[in-house]
Amino acid sequence: MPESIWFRDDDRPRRPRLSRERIVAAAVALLDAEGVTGFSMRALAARLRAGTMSLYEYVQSREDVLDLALDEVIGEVDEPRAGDPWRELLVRQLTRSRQVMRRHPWMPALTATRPLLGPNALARSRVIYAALARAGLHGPELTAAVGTLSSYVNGFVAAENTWWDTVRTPAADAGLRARVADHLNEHAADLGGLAQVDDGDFDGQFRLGLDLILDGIAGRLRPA
Amino acid sequence: MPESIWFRDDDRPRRPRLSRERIVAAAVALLDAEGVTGFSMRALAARLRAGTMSLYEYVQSREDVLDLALDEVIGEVDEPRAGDPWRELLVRQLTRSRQVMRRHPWMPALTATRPLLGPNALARSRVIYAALARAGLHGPELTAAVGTLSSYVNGFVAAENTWWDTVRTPAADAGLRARVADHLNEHAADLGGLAQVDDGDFDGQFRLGLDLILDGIAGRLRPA
DNA sequence: ACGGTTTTCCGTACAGTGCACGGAAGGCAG
DNA sequence: CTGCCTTCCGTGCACTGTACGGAAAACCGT
Repeated sequence: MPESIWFRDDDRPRRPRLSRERIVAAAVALLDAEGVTGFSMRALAARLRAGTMSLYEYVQSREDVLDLALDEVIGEVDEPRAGDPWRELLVRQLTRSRQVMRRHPWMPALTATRPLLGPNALARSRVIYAALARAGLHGPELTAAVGTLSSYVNGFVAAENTWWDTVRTPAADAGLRARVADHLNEHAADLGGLAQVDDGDFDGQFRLGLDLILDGIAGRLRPA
Repeated sequence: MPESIWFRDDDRPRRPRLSRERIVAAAVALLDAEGVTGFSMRALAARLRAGTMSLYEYVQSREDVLDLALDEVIGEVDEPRAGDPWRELLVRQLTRSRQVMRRHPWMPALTATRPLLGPNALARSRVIYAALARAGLHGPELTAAVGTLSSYVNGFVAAENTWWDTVRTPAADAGLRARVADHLNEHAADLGGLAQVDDGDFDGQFRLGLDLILDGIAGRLRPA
């Protein structure tokens, strides 16, 4: 009879071994729950019911954990369907990226300070490169287009998150809200007259900005 | 005879009074010198030859100082020349934004987590809004265009900075550099054949991506 | 089953952080 | 000089990342 995974012969409970994978998974969960400010090695170890220093057997530093957690969730963006035309493929892929970043709102803060060189990040980057290259973009224009698109997604979600976190939070003081209202009303005329302080339609806004960039790219494919 | 600013009657040195302005200026200097990780209230106070807790007479928290420092340097982007055509104005303004962000490489990390609602930030935002409105953009397309442009600048400089800080730094290990090389060489063909690991032409890249977006915007001005 | 080796675990300790509190020092009005 | 108010800041607390060295467990050849 095989020995139990959870109990040894003398019935003392045995916790599952620590591992890089378990640490990264717990880190993602912790970041989702507490945000990047609430993330600490002690809290992470507590979640795993382990001593703090045990983590360092599998991980080099706190920064290392953050790198790994980041690449882990980047992996949630799945592969594109083969055969999609380039524009549809990009819209799909980047929309999915945004969804993932909304699910893990700590991502933009990290991507802003780290190079995205984990395996999953490179894989996603490859997808974008390939799609644009297949569309007919090459050389500096190709790298510029790739950079523009990923910058856009990062920046958009970052702004979107800070909106929810700081302006649309119960703790937001009246002064802050008033300044936002003033700023919006100032451009009320340009915005179509009915600019309320209310939250914008982020989905539509995202798509609009994305189409703006994609239009610019499309214009480079067949030089007038 | 006016009394000295630096010494009082009994020759005991008198330091200039603390003030919000002096604190913010010192904060910017400290951030420039040590980066956001090296920024601490103790170090900031030391720079001002003051006790740590004295700062809190003028400032609410560390976060508050960072907000103030951020808006302070945003103010370094100067007013646009009146009368420029919209596209030229935007290129000028955003290029200047990038220069400022390069001078203060800690900016992208902060803008990714904070709402930009300081007076200087709002003033710059107004400029962009006005230019695009004058160009003929209105409603959701206007806000989308503004968001896209600022996202782009933030994202681009963030990527640019992490490149210099982590890849192009003496401390970068060989493994990291090798991965970057692999990734670049993978797309060597698409990139024009001669993709070396070397640093790209960031100025040109920035301008290329910017033009991409501006092309997209221009296309919305006169619906085909 | 046993001794030895290696891997995994983690308690302690240290230097650092942001900031609450309460008191000292300095400027000013009466 | 007395009171008052602003400015200054020393001390202390709870918390951080992680270096170090030892305990515990797992594995292995005999």
